Amino acid sequence: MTRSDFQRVSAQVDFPSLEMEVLDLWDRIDAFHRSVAERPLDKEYVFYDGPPFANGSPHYGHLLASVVKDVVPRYWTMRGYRVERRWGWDTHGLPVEMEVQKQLGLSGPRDIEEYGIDRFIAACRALVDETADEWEFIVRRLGRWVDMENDYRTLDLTFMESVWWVFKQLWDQGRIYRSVKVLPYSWGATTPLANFEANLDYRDVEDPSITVRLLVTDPNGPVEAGDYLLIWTTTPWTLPANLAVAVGEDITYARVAVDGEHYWVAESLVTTVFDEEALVVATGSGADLVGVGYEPPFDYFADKREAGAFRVIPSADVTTEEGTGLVHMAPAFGEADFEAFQAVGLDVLVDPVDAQGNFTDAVPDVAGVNVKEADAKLIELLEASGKLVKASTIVHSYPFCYRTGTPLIYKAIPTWFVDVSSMSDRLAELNKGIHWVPKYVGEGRFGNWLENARDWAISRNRYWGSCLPIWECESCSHQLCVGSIDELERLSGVRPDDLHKHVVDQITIPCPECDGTMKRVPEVLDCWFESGSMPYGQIHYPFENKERFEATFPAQFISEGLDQTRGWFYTLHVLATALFDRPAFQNCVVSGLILAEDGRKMSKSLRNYPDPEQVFAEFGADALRAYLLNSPVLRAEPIRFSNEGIRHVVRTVLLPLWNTHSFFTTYAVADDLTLEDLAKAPAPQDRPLLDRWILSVLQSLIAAVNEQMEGYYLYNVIGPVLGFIDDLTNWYVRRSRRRFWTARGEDDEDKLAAFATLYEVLTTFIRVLAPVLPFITERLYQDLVVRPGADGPDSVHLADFPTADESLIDRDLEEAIAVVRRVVSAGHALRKRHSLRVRQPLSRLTVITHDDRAAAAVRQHADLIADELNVRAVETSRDDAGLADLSAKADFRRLGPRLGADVKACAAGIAALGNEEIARLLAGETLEVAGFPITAEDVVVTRTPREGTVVETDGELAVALDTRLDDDLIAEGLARDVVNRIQQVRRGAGLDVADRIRLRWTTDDERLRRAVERHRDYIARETLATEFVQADGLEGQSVEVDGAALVVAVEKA
RNA sequence: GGGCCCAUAGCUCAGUCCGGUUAGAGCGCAUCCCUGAUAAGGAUGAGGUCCCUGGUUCAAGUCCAGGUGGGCCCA
Repeated sequence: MTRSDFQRVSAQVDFPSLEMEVLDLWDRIDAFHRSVAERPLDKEYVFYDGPPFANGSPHYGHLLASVVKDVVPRYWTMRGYRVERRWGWDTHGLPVEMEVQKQLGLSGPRDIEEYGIDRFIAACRALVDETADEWEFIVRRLGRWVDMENDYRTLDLTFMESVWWVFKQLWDQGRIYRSVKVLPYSWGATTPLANFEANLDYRDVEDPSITVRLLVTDPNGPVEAGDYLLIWTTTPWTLPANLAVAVGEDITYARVAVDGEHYWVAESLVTTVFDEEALVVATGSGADLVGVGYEPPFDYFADKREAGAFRVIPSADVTTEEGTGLVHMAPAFGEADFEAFQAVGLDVLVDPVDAQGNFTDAVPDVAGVNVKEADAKLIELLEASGKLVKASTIVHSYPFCYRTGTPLIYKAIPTWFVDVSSMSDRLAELNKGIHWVPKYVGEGRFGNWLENARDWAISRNRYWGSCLPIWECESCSHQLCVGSIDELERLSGVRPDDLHKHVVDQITIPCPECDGTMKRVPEVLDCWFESGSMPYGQIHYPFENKERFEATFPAQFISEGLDQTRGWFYTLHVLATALFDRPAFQNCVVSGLILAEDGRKMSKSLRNYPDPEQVFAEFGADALRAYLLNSPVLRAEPIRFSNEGIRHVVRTVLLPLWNTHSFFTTYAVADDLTLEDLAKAPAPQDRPLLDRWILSVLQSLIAAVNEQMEGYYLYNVIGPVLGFIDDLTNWYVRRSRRRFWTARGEDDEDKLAAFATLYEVLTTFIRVLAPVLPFITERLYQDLVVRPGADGPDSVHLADFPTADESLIDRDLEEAIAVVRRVVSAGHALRKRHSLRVRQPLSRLTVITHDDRAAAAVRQHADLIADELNVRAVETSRDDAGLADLSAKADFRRLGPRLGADVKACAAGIAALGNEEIARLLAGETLEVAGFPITAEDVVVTRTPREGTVVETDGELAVALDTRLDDDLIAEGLARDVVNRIQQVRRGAGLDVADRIRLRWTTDDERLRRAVERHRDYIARETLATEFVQADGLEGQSVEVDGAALVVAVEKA
């Protein structure tokens, strides 16, 4: 039984099951709750959770967001801050309504109102509740610590009341107004649709394609009275609402003479529009045509001429790709039309179509007729009036209502807006105080958007959402805005316990201006309005938590995907600017899009990506987290998600770390090492060089990681960590291995220094990694640090994040070891190139360099190099002694600025220098090259091995091996081979690393026999043989050593 | 159509802010080493019109302009 304080940990590991155990541990010790509660109340770090939609399953985009939203708060928690993390649910919105409609078989507002708005809203609420469990499972499995009990939901009464308060602030500022917006509209469902809904069902259909001539009544520029403007449309039903004709100001138009009449069309379309030979008699730019008045296709709204209708206006959207280059404008039925009117300040609009898609009495010829069915009659009328020039049909792609299958039209819908454009300067100004990662998102994408901010359409003609708190008088149209439940009760006498549509629509208010009744306007709020209100809504500000809010606004950190630039980031910023003249967040990490491995979007139907649960089961959450962090996705660029990438993280980060852990515990147990022993180790500055080196490298890493984390450059964290793992495993542990298995009493101080160093490195390193890899670090922490009854935190996540201890950083030492590793690498290359196996000792290695610091480093660490490369002596020399050729190249960085254009001639001269001249430069002489004085500083010298020498070069370094062998060296080489073979036999016999053996051997090869006898003590020591007997005629295992046969028999002592 | 971003080895990506003449890493591939971390580890090697065109400069993967292809958001 070991008396060590450590338990041996197997090198084999199953990360997913390790993680499940850690999850249970966290539950057991209430780790998350305590990680918040144990930090001081007066040192808060504020994080806002961007609410995900509460319907639908979590996908990798959510997982990515969750990783970022976990790593950063964990980091700041360990830095000593109190970081509350409240989960947010975005519960309202169209996607939920659509899902419920599908489940209930309802196809739009008419159905919903028949079904009952109260029942519909209840169904939406039920759906939202359903999805919570799935989220909870996956968020927990990912290791994200977030408080889902103390969550906030946009459907909560308190949240909705705060939304009203926010709205009322804007109302009182005069920022809310009602106008119209042209939206895709389904007369089948009698509702406007969202843009993405309008894209759901495009069909190829045959529609009319007509060209109409409009008589010019008010000439201008080259356009004469009596000329005709030619327009083209595929929607004749919009012609009664025509109010203008648009031209492109930079487009050239032609006046074409046909049959004695004159027509205006875009010059480039003349041959397309007129089949016969057309005669162009004049041209003019679009700008020349602006202002021309004309006779409208129908005269139903002739009175609108006084308001500025029936004139040619400019529009940037006009193209000459189809039609005539003159575009018929019906602002009620086209978004571009409407905007063109706004752009020229033309405030006139007619909409003779009712909610069912039928013409109103305003157009008596087709009153009551559906717009699409009215086309034929309208074309007839045009023909009768002589305005129709051409009529045919066209097959094109046209949107249909994905619910009712009726054609969609665009239609002006009364809509509520927030005036944002007037505050765009302030938005841009405040944005400058926000730290965006990556920077360009804030400056470019977001900044540009703010500078051209347009007014925000905030109303939706739907049901499941916060209601606009505006009441309007049925008789005098007086409006008032309600900012709280109290206020509503005061005004109406009713105190609702729910603010959803089915409740508040029943509440009326007596009009203060007349004796009429005020009713709430029917719209609900865009759910982005609620997202942007979350800083206030989540704590029911200002009705509660006034002080709390002031202490925690704005957030220090938020994070979402790039698609939120114009979503959540924007609405948070607009509302905070309008309400508080401050940004809502100080640091924002923006992530990119996760694509499938094939570079396409992840798609359920294509099945081109692995199920998250499978990834957790195969690799675990730590691997997924590190993979995502180390990818371009945190620079807001797209990532191609691949299992290979995750596997790579397991191999380069998790396994080496685990192997080191296993290595430490294996030898700690073998040595009966206790924490008391570790306390007796020499102080760090008194330890051997290698220990001081890795401790220095560790502190440098800590400094680097803190710098990156403080700047929110998460993508720069894994890189340095990988470098450290390489230093630790491939140099420190490998070079120190023997020190760990020194027997007690032999060199206790050195051994304890090694154990203590590795222990300190591991226990510090896991704290550096804890925010990124919360599971494996916790497991190591439990194994290495937590002891029953001991002081200190009982989870790594309750511990403090390390800060760099400058006193342990020795940059000279780090540089020296870097030189050593270069020399060793060159030495290995040399052995390989000349087939000199490492087990064969050589007498001497010479490092040739003129760099005194490098030479000093080599001399200082000669033992290390000698051992690593298995040479008896390591020397340095400044003398190339015919081993290598020197060549020099101009150092352009120095010479370029000094010589300017002459640098070329000088560089050529330098390149032509010979060995002898370069040697003189290196010796300190100044040479004149192409008329310029040149010193060793001005050139870069490289060495090339000369033919026939055993030399390897690395820039200005050269490494030479003396390859002469004598009997002594050969015998030692054989002895090392023998050790190697016996170790293989030991392993084959399944012996443990610490088992002692009885060893018998024999060989017929005289040379080998002598070598073994000569080095018997060494071989016995290396193989832990307590008996070492030559036994002639031995029946054992035969192994091959340098061509000879050695027979050995091994048994456990 | 507009804004932003991306394009470097067979693949995934650094390097571009701040220009310097031999452009790096990992994966994969090939050859080999080690064997007291071993279902691990390591070394070496092959592999590049730095998307194209033009410009600035003594010097461009890097800066500028224009294009091509792709992505995201908006229309």
